[in-house]
Amino acid sequence: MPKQTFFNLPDQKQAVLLQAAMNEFSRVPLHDASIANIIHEANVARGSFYQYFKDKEDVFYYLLETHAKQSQESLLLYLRKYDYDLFKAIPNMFTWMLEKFHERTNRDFFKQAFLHMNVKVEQTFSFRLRKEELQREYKRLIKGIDKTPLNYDTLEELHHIIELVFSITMHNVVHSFARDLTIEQANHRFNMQLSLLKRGIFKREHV
Amino acid sequence: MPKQTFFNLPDQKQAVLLQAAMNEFSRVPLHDASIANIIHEANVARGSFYQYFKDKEDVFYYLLETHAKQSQESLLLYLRKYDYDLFKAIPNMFTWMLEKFHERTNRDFFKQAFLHMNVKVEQTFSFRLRKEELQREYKRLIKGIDKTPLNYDTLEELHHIIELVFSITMHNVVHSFARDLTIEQANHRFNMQLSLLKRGIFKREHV
DNA sequence: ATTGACAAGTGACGACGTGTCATTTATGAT
DNA sequence: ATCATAAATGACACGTCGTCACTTGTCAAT
Repeated sequence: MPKQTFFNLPDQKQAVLLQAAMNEFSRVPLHDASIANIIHEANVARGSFYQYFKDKEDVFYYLLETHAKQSQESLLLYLRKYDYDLFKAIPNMFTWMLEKFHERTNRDFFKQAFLHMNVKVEQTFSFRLRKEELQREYKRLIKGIDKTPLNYDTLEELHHIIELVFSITMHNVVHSFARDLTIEQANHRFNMQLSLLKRGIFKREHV
Repeated sequence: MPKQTFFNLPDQKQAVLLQAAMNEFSRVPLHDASIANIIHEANVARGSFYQYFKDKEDVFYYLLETHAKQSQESLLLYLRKYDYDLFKAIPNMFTWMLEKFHERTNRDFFKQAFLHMNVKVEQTFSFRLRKEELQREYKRLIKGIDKTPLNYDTLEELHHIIELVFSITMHNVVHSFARDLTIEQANHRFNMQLSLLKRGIFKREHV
């Protein structure tokens, strides 16, 4: 999280800083990004950068979290729209994410982020976080969704169902960048995998 | 891939170099690893390192590939043992990997590798590679496995089934490190997710 | 045993990157 | 107008990377 000093800045200057960071993170992966480039483009001194952020990870994950939150909100939106049917909401969220991530201004940033994804990046995008705030979100999700179509016995199995769905979703987002898929191709893949998951990959008599 | 110069070295010296690299990569993630530490421990000059390897990524992925190949071989082994039943072989491979990755001498190395995993690390461990050699392996796998229990119509669906299985496998390996699970806990999680995938997460009448 | 050609080994060096800190400048309350 | 506090600054110490001109080792041919 950026320091208070950053949030005290006039909005205009905040925006310039974030845009400069975004540009740099769009150019190269996080570890190769250079603070020198960011401060040069934003026209601030090196020392100032460290007044605002702990380091480059700080501003990177701040940018990422902003987008992650929007993705989660889009899920909640679609859930409400489709009577809490998770499997109607999820493909809609997936498309929403793809469209957002592939926008001209975002594309390279997300490409760098996802192709050099690590556990922390993944968790930023997932509901499964230790932070109490998101734990609450997760519990609300579990409580809210329509469970009638789901095939599970224990609560533990339900958790695993959710985890499977989200992990397949993220995997497909990453894949869309790794293989440079069009939104249509990515949707096709994702829906196929989701329907395989729904109906099961084993014939009835073999389970 | 290391340069020929490296392979011309006496085995002893190769081993010392690789061990030094392994130690450094066990200490910190790839990007923070320092060549200085490696050459210091291995007692070679800086210039020598660059005679042997293109850069630190070179030696890192060489180490990783060595282990990845062994994992793939263990899968083939179990396939043969269980009459090419993929779903008997896969959980065995999973346990085999866990045991190997959690060995004292390997644990930290794999932890760093998996917690800072990117697409390249993942692909190193997956059959889905562009390299012809492994494409061949993948085709042999597709051809070899017993498909009688599997519930699919098109070849495309079969590919997705395989992809789902491998992606869930890798996800669980990473998870075992991210959450510091015991081998038993990780096996439990994995088997549960696999059986959910097999039988499907939707009730029959809702698919 | 000597030569000579090629392969391997070396470490100093330039370029660049990070995070800090003493100092300067701005701000806002009294 | 004064002063305390917050913000801004850029030079600096330290570390890392990859290169290159040079030295050392190896081995086949004479």
